[in-house]
Amino acid sequence: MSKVRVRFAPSPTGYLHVGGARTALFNWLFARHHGGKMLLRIEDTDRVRSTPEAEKAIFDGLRWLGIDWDEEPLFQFQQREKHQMVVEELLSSGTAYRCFCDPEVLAQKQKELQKSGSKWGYPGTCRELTKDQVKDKLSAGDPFAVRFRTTEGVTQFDDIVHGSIEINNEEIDDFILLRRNGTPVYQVAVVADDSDMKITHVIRGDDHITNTPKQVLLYKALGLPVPQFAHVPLILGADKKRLSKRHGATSVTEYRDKGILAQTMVNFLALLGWSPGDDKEIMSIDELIEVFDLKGINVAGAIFDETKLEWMNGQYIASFSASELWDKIAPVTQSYCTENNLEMPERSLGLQLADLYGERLKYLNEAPEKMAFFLSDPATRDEKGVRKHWKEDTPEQMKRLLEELERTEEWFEEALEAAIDIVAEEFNVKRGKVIQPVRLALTGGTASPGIFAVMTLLGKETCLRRIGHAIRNIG
RNA sequence: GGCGCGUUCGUCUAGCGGUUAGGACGCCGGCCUCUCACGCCGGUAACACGGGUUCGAUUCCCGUACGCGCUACCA
Repeated sequence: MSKVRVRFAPSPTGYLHVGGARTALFNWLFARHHGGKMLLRIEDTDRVRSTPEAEKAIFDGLRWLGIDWDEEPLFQFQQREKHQMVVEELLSSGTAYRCFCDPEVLAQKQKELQKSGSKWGYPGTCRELTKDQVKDKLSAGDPFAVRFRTTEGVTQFDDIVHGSIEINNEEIDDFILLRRNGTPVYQVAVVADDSDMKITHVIRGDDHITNTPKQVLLYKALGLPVPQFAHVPLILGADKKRLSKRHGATSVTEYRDKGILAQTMVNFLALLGWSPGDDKEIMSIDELIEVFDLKGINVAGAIFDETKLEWMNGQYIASFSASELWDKIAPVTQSYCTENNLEMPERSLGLQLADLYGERLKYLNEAPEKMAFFLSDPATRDEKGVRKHWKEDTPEQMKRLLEELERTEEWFEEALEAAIDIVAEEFNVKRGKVIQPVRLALTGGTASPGIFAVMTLLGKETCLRRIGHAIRNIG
């Protein structure tokens, strides 16, 4: 295969959502797999909707995911003159013609035709104007658009994902190339730019399938080589409708802000609509690059399943070492502490916390809340838990435990275990009966890491204080 | 409406003419256990429908239904 060159071509009209991110990812994986180039093109020809903020958001999203690009991004609007020249070329070769029809009249006709159920198509009014007629209108200053002269026949192209796709040219209207205001239309821009950028493989969303024949027609009319196409299925919302900003098209950075890891996102997105063909699920970026193949792309749309994303994120979090994890959760912990006026834990404590919570987190951002009782005495207590675990004889047991703990000099797990066992034995109950009230006292809740680890990290003074406080305040 | 593309467990998917239709998430049991989480074991659950082709169709072809997409002088 000749040098692979692919491109991701977003319009900067909003953030980078998961659909766009996946398209970018597929392009990137393909390029990296083949040692080719990944290019970026900003399709900013819609001057009204394009914003620099959106542009930045897209760059940020890509960078976060680790999707890098080669060469300088191309800004489509800056290519405008080239696009106009392409139209000129088409005009002089006769594959395009000037259309002097009034767009409003045309729109009116279209409306009528559609209402009556017949097929709409440009009636061809200006298709066969003679040179003189054109010259007259031109010198009269009549405004015009430029249309492509679609001829009879069938347009066919091979899609790597879908196989051969063909469409009867009757279905392709004499589409506009250049608007009355002189600006070239999208179809012209893509073809010209893809050609300029020497794109070998156009990997983009399914929604472009019906545009492709028009583009193929343009490539041929211009005598340009037609690139390979791979139309990837759309990512769907829970309602199976195309993901849009109205429903569920979440920005990738929103996931980042919730505490989804970039590698989770990449791994998950890669598996949405693509499969390596085996049962592998957790795959590193390098592995993905290694095995990625356009042939593995699915044909049907895929629903974005957040539950599985959560699971996968949990898997990655659990695979981290304590120091890796702490590095990831320290920032959120820091802001949590600042917000709540708490002291930020030292790294040494942080590492121990990370160790405790590695297998208990689905999102990075859950960390501060889950670890909150390590940062300050619990302000509230789980009422249901109290009712369930704080019985009449509990205060008595707790008082005994307090005594045992007070005399515990060496504050480490085994010693604490022994202390609790002594009390359990005295009252002839299972150790769990003693532990749950302790957990309530120490953490305010009914779920936490192992109680001995919690006590060890909390330290003697804090444990005694909280248990004492619970005895005095519960029941 | 027209055209295009699609349709395997609830979800993501494997399958590429002969399989007890496999895996993963979820869910439900169980084990582990001081709770939670992890882990482990087990279970639930799918080839949209109808015709062909074939000795044999989830797999190939054609219809139907349904879904999605496109149908702009947006991209």
